[in-house]
Amino acid sequence: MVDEVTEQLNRAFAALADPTRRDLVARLAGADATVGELAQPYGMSLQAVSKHVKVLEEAGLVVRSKEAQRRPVHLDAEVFDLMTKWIERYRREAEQRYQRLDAVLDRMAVSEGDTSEDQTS
Amino acid sequence: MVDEVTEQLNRAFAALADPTRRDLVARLAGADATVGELAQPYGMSLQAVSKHVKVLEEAGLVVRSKEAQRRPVHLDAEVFDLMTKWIERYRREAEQRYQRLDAVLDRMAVSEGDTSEDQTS
DNA sequence: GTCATTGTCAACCGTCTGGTTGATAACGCT
DNA sequence: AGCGTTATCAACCAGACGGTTGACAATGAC
Repeated sequence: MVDEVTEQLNRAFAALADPTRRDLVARLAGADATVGELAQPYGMSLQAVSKHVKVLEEAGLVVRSKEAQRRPVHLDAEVFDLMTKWIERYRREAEQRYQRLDAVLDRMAVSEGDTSEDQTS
Repeated sequence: MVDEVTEQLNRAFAALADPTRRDLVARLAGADATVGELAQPYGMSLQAVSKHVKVLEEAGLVVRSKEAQRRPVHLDAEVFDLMTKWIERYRREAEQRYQRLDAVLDRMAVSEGDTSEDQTS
């Protein structure tokens, strides 16, 4: 295995990059639904929606429970955690760095007359 | 315009679906860097990395300031907010619904002796 | 001016993606 | 058993994606 979390994130971000799939997620957040119900509002074949659901499923964002010939689709929020944690981590780092930059600029303002060029960092 | 936020999210999620680009973001969270510096660790041409940076830029995740012939790349955390807000909204909805389901199951457990089959919901 | 450095642009290539249509499977109903 | 409903599978297609190589633009250094 190359890295399970990496592949999970690949699939999850890719899944949510499609607006139709984000809309599916949005609707499934409100209530479970069958593929047929989900397909209703879009000008798109049932097969296309079925494929979208499959992508969401492989990304772990959704589970399908087999119930007769219907397969109600249910949103599984767990992978969302993984995504928000990844995003938040780097957002926070970047913000902290931004604030450190502010501090540096403040210090530079104090020792303003320093025109030597030897700090390459 | 079809919907600016939608397109923004399309680009942002798609950008982060690639592990190389997530790694770029991770490194840029620590410090700004030039395309050349960024390209170092990967077994990949400079042009390929340049393309990745371009994708990140068009997703609004990164800005490039022109400074001589170098173009230091800087992480812009703002779009991250949009993504986390989107994710968190539906995660929360789904969780609330999950808890309502629990409540329903509790009520069903109370009226347990009811063996009539007519509630189809 | 000439040269080295840094990076982008353009064309190409194989693969993945998002859609289509047609056939088929699985189940409930009568 | 036969039919209708629900959904998946398979083949196909156009376009996007991630990489390559080669040419070129822009700037700093000599």
